[in-house]
Amino acid sequence: MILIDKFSAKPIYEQIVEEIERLIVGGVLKEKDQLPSIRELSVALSINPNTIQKAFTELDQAGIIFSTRGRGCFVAENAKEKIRQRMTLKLQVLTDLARELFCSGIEEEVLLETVKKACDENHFQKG
Amino acid sequence: MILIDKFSAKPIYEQIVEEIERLIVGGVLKEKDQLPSIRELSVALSINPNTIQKAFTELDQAGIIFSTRGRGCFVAENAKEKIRQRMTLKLQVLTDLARELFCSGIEEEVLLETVKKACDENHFQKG
Amino acid sequence: MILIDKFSAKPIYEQIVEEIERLIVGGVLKEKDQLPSIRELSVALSINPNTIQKAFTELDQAGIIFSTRGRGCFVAENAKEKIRQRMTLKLQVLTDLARELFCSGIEEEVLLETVKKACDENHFQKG
Amino acid sequence: MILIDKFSAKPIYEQIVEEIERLIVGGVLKEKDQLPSIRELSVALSINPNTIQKAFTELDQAGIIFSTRGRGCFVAENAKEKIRQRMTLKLQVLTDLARELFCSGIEEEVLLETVKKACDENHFQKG
DNA sequence: GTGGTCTAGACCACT
DNA sequence: GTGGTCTAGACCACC
Repeated sequence: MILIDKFSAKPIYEQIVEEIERLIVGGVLKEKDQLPSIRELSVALSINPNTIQKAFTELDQAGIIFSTRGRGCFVAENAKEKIRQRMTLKLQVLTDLARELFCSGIEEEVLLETVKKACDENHFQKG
Repeated sequence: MILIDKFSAKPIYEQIVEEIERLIVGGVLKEKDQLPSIRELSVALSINPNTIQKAFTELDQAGIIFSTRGRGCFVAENAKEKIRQRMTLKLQVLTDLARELFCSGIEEEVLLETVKKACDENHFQKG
Repeated sequence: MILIDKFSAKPIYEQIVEEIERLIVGGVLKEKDQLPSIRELSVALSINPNTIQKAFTELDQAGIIFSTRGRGCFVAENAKEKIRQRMTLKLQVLTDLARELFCSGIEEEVLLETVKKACDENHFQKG
Repeated sequence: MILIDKFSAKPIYEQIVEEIERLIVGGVLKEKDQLPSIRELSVALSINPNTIQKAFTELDQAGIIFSTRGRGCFVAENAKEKIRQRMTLKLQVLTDLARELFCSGIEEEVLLETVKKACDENHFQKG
């Protein structure tokens, strides 16, 4: 269910965070569902437990999951809402990137077309 | 002419690269124009010469400027074209970011609107 | 009679300890009264027997209950007094927390008001 | 300037966070001031760099400091305000603790007196 | 020199 | 079994 590219420039722990967010947004993981244990994921993905731990800690601090010692990790109540809030922050990154590209000579139409294509490729995932 | 934000998350050498690209695209620096020397920039911006060097090396490798030992650095002949090529590569980053945001529940319209706004804010800079 | 929040950050065994203390202080459980058996509680609360055991052990060591092999656990003679003693220890925790908040810029009035409100909300429970 | 008790029940990284917050609130560290480097602190406190890193990461995520690779860590612009916000969250902990103590038979007056004493002991630190 | 990521392995508290 | 903290040591990107 969780796919990690160990050679990506994106840190592994960040990929894990995003994969779990994706599973929650996609409805695969629902509120109060228990997540796979850190050790379990660690084995399944052949990734060091500390790295999984780091990802879970970030999700916990963001209020997307909550962890309890001895019991496990669970999807928090307003997880989807929290994820959307975090994403809204990332819109600023999109703004910055678009501005840079535009200022460097890429036409607005090209940018809009690029975004549209990115969305359409994944349209099936949203419904 | 070159503005650097030392507190930005973006690496300084990358900011320098982008600033110079901006000056070339904007026509301030034309083909075969000489760039300010590394020492000069280093003092003017109070930035470590190695950092400037790294930026120049990147521009050189991309074929946007060329360096001649002892005489300095100059804008390459097809600089603008080369810059556009590099930008096209960055479109892939835009694609990835847009896809992630879309998959996490941000509507396509919001994304397009964000890009459009980013472009319009800088419209005057392009003409 | 005993309510446990399995999703609370507070360890379950600690919740059990506090719930039993509450029942004793509130007079529901009187001196020499027999406590429900570990197995019984385990089933009723769907909690691991080891966890109940741990809570009982703690109460036993504090002299609040006493266990007799084969017959069960009973409220000790000076249970209420012992509970008050334990609580006094927790006042140190209150001191530390208050000090930290105060040193970080929260006004003394705000702290006092917070404590007062916490007490008043539960006033009915005390009488 | 930073004091750590390695035998405290409170995690080391959390102590570091609180010590730095204290230095900022106390005015010893001002906005945009550079913090001691991770390795430096690591040596000075004989604590593993990863532990310092964890503390800094938490402060960074909370917007109290910002870290940039190769340059160092700096106090963020609204650091004091951010710290106060975090403290306000901790008032909930105070509420919970006060309620528990009150429900277990500690008189409201004793609680208020305890808080007052904790504040007065540190009064000089605030002015 | 700086911070950031990752691995490996130990130990602890909780269920 | 679960999660949480800490150490040690490696490697990378940036200045």
